Amino acid sequence: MANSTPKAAGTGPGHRLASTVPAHRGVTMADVAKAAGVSRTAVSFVLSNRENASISEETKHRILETVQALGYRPNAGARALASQRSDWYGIVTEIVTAPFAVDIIKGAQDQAWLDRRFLLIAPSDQADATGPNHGMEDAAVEKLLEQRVEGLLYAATYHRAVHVPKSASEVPTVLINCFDADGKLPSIVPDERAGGRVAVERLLQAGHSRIGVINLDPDIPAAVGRLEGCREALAEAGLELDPELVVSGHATADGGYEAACEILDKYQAGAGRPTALFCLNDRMAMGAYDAIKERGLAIPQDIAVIGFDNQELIAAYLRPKLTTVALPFEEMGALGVQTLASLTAGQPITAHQQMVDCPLLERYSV
Amino acid sequence: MANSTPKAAGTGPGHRLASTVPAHRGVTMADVAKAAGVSRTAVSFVLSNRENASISEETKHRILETVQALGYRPNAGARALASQRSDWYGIVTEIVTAPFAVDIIKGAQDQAWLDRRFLLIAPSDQADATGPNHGMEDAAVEKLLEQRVEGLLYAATYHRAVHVPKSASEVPTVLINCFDADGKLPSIVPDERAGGRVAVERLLQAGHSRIGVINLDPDIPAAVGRLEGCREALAEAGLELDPELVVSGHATADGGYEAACEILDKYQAGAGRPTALFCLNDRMAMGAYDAIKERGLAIPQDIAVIGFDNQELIAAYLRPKLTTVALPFEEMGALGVQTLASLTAGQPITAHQQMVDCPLLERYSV
DNA sequence: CGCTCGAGGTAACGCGCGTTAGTAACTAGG
DNA sequence: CCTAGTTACTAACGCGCGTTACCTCGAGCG
Repeated sequence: MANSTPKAAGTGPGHRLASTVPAHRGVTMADVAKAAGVSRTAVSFVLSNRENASISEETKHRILETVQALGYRPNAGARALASQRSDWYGIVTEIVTAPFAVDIIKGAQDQAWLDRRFLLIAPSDQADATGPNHGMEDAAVEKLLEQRVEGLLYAATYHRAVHVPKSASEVPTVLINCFDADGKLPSIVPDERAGGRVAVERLLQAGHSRIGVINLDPDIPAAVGRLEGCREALAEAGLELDPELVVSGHATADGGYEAACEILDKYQAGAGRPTALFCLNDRMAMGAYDAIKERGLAIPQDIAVIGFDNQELIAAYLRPKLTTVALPFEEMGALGVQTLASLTAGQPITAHQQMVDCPLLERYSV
Repeated sequence: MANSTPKAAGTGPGHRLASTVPAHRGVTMADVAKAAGVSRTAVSFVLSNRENASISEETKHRILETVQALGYRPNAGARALASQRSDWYGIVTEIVTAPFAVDIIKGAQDQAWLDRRFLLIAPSDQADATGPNHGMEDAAVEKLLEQRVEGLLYAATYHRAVHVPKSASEVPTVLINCFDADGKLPSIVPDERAGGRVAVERLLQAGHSRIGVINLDPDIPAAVGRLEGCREALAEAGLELDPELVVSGHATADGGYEAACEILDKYQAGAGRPTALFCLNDRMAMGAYDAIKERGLAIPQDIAVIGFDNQELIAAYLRPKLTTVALPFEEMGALGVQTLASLTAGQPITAHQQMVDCPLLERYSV
């Protein structure tokens, strides 16, 4: 045979924990070939379903049976090495456990699975008390590149501008729920404006014309977009947003509570008090619920509430369940993978920045 | 000083042809060797820091500089192929996006990162309406084995017995937050009993002696353990659990609301009505809050509430914030990886089933 | 009868790396 | 001068696979 020294491992096995190797270890294509009485090439051809290779039906059948019998399992690493393609994408995201990142990952994961690709998930920063830990983020990208990922996804937990490690540029990269300050990389973001619009349209449709807004930090993209959409919807109905009715608060339940108190206590019922509250996120809506209930008011009879984000644990468990606008995390994740697939295939992408719709989720608070 | 790569040298500045092929593509150890005027073996020895290999300090230095200059990055796949170890663990878990699974993944991820290992995450079943999709689960394990993971983690979203795909046995496997019916595989589960105990001890310590319990489905391990712990704590205080005060409900906010109503309306204040509620999960506590508030009672002044699970979005945002017992998901994930590391290293593991403490999280509802 | 052609394969190279078994030069000891 | 023992390396094999170039054999054809 070609291997003039098949016993090269003369030192013998067992130098390191070889004892515990699973029985399966070592069923290779060569084993299959020998057992089936054909060449390794033939096995490879059959398994990769080559068109122009001529293998008789009978041989093919025999090979496939042998594969089954021996329990052969291809070695993805070896295949990647030989074929120069890994079928892996990497995704790096701050704090893997953040409630939102998860849904992005899920969307991406599922889409990748459909495309028969693997998603390597790397934590970026650990969110030390000191703030983002960019050293770790760079290391994560580095590690992913060592795995020879064919593309990178970079996801943020809230919509904002980010700074992407520069080694990421060595491979196609798509940003999800964020965009890079330089505007170089393709990105996928929620259509905040349309989301704000649909929320307020819903309130208008329910007959509300005086709407209070519990705002986020006014500088972040989410607040800017949602508020803009809100204004648009009002404008179309011939209304204007009363600045008196817009209160910013800390993006928590407590912040929402305080903001709601401020709005509610500013006016008497019927004398300018809003009949609906648009809370720019669900956590604040949660606090607003308390403020409203404390005042003996009923949702939605006395005051309607609409949220944003669709944080399941909140929106679906508040009483009454919260009508809210959902952030399309899974869709963005899936679209990210699709975009990456186009890029790695060398196809042009449709748009530099893709916006994904934020659907309204009707529940019972309007 | 660690960031000593400002030059990105070699290719020269502004020479980025990033548009087509990543410039990096194809810098191999052989390239480094040639550029440094040494053999590939020498490079390998230096990079893997071999003890017994003798390379002069000067040569070593030159090699390392060349590595930097060329931007060499090891190819993890090739390394795995040659060294027969991948440094990968696989984790399969139902519904990656489930709020709990995430924390397990995070714990495992972080620990794996510390151990310089990679975690390949595979979705198991898609939770179709038809129930668990075991076909997909098997496929996931299969895919992971193709990647030659050295070990498998199998995580469930809630503590229960599971059925593990049999191909998983080809490689060391550790179960997290679940256990296999056959009792063959090592597992890591929360110590529900101790958790129930600590919760009730806290209530007793606050002076409550008549405690209502909002129970889960009485058959699941969580309910069994937590209730047992509850009884133990009461017994130590010379008390007994009044069966009248134990009400099972659906594991949702609505279920908790109804159960709380039942308990609260059964007695008059002071005439047997409990002064504290032990809710076996936070979602039900959320419903209980509403029931209590509806009756004009204050938490914790009139009625103390303690939960279980520490679902951040609920417990930390309820008003008042909920005192609860945390499920140690991250710890279990980390411990899973550690256990796996022992197993793959051939070391014996300490115990077949490891129980992890559920710490009490003091907030303001007791 | 000589030639081509296609069907049904196989030998052999290389992917990038870890690793073992050398080799060459230069002491140190006898 | 001869051997043994360093130090500083290098040649070459094999990991499991994709892939290209070849090879053999029988049928068809002018």
